[in-house]
Amino acid sequence: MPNTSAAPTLDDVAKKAGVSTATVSRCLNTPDKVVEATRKRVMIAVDTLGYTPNFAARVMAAKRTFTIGAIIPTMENAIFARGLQAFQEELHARGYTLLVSSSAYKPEVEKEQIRTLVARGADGLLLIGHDRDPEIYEYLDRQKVPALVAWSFQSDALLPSIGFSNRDAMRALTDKVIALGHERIAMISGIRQGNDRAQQRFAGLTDALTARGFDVGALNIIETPYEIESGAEAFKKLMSSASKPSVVLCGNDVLAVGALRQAIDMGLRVPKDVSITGFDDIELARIVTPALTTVHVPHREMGRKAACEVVAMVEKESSGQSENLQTEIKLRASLGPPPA
Amino acid sequence: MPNTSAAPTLDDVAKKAGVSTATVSRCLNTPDKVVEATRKRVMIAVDTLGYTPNFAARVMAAKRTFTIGAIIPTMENAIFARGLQAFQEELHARGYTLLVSSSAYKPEVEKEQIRTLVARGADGLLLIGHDRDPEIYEYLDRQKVPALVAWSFQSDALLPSIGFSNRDAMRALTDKVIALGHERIAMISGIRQGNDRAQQRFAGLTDALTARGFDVGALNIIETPYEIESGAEAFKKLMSSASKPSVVLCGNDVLAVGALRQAIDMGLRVPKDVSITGFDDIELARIVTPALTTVHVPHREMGRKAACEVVAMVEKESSGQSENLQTEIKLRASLGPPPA
DNA sequence: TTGTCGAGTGTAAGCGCTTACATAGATAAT
DNA sequence: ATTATCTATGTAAGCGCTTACACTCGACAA
Repeated sequence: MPNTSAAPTLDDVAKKAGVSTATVSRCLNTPDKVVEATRKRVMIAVDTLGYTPNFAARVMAAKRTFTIGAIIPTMENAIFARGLQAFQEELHARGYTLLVSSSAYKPEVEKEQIRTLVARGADGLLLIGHDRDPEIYEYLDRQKVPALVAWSFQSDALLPSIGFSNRDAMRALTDKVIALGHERIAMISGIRQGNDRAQQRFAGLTDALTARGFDVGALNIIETPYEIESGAEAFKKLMSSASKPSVVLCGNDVLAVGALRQAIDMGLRVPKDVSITGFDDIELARIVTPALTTVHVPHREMGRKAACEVVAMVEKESSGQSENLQTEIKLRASLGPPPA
Repeated sequence: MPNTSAAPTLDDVAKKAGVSTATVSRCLNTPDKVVEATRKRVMIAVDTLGYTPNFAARVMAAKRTFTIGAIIPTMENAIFARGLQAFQEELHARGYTLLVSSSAYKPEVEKEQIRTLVARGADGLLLIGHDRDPEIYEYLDRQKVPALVAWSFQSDALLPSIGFSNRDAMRALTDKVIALGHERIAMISGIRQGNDRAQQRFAGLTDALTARGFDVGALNIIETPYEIESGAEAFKKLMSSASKPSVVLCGNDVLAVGALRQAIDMGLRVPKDVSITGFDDIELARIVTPALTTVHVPHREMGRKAACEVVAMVEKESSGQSENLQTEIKLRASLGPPPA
């Protein structure tokens, strides 16, 4: 009895066209291996039946999904949105689909997501940052799923990366700050545990400080989640400490915007009374008043290149080419000389 | 020969634990059907082997994907991010995975995305808004894929919806504006074509106007894409028109932020010279100076409830329960009385 | 004529799971 | 003691596709 109520299968098409399932499959995947007349007959059967190949069955048999998985720390703020959008566009142009999930900056969640994506047959993975349980790398290796890291460049890491040096960028920014005459420097950092971007940004700051002979031990630093509210609170705390800073460097724009907001609420003039800087150059940075001095990251370029590289790793079984992209310091109104 | 190089399969686990594949499967899917001792033995085998079930195989055998697809207009700004995050979290808690794609506010793109997601075996779909080609509804019906609408509530629509009344909310906001004494009212709307949220927000505005005896025909309205730049440009145009408005109601916060930015750049004081309002209450609304008067939408609640409902539709084959969530007007500094 | 070859097609073996059904042993009911 | 009833587990049949391999047949060379 022909399959009527459910979705038509390859078999139904084959019967209708009077050929074998193999021929139908070939018509769909490698049309040039089938002679014109047959192909036409098959295509008519496909159309009249309204046949759509079953994705899961195809995946099982072909062992390819044309799917790339990406796990980002969060969708909630715009930090990753632009890069991911570019990543997706490039992937789409190459016939791949993107599967996104977010880990909320939680290593265990990320671990689980990685497993889920691999189980779903992701042909390759995009991960953010290098710092994670080595077990994960073993797992990826065992499963033979190529993975690429973005938003962080590290030449000696286990996984290839398309990113930038968070450390160098932060150091350069700090140098600028110091050059303006600031001496009472504080930082609001993201949680560094399990987050190499945060670690590296902090390291860049201390690099600069050390190079100029500052006492790093005396540095006032608050570690807090990447949220506007947290940034605001941290700023409040910093400004009520004994050695009020003349500048607060923030781990990212989200924290900086929170700090800025709080400064305004406290009646402080930025940058006259206190300077604030961010990192990432998300849209927000230009919207706030005063506009945020920050580090511009080439998000779109990074996303696009990462897509190219992941696909290369999947298709050519290349082990992956790392690339260090250039960041740029965007000097805007939120940074000025220290108060006299 | 045991399977060594490739990823471990159910079979490998079964052999290792000395049970049948059926038992392993049961341990994973219905643990209570397996006796404690056996389950423990199996779980150890799973762990030592680092076994992860193969998604495609599971889908094929079970005819379920445990995947919900969502198509949102855009990832680029934060409008949908929070709701989607909550949606994803709830889905995850219930063992489902979320597949997201964005349509860039283009109906044809959305149509194609829907087909793609269905072909990939999405068990259910989340769509934004009600206004789309009826053909799509027929298709969904034929394929027997349940779909739910969010970000818009309409009791008489073809699809159930978890959302709020864009019309009522906008009307309430407009009432407040009028109550403050504003008479020269303008609007910057998103593109209404194919976007019922935009249509309803506009309708809410005219409702209020009509009720107070305003001449709706004379209303100055500009329709433009939901982007900061567009909002800025539209605002510029409005302020250079003959009848300069005393208040500009924007279709969403993104447009409003653009308008606000432009106002400041033009040297206008908000709300002293002109008032501006938004819609959505995204984070941005509280960050800008002055903070934006806007309509608060319970994004997280909406996302969470939508997830529950979609899952119910999928699992219980319920036809879907609509829910109208309450919005709330957030009065902030950007709205004041008209200039004297 | 015979043999070779290649193009076009068919056959059938999986891919890794779930699950209906079969089976065995234990327990309860008669 | 016997039978009915459960419970825990095993057996094996697919799910819908791809693809290695086998086969057929006409073109062409020897």
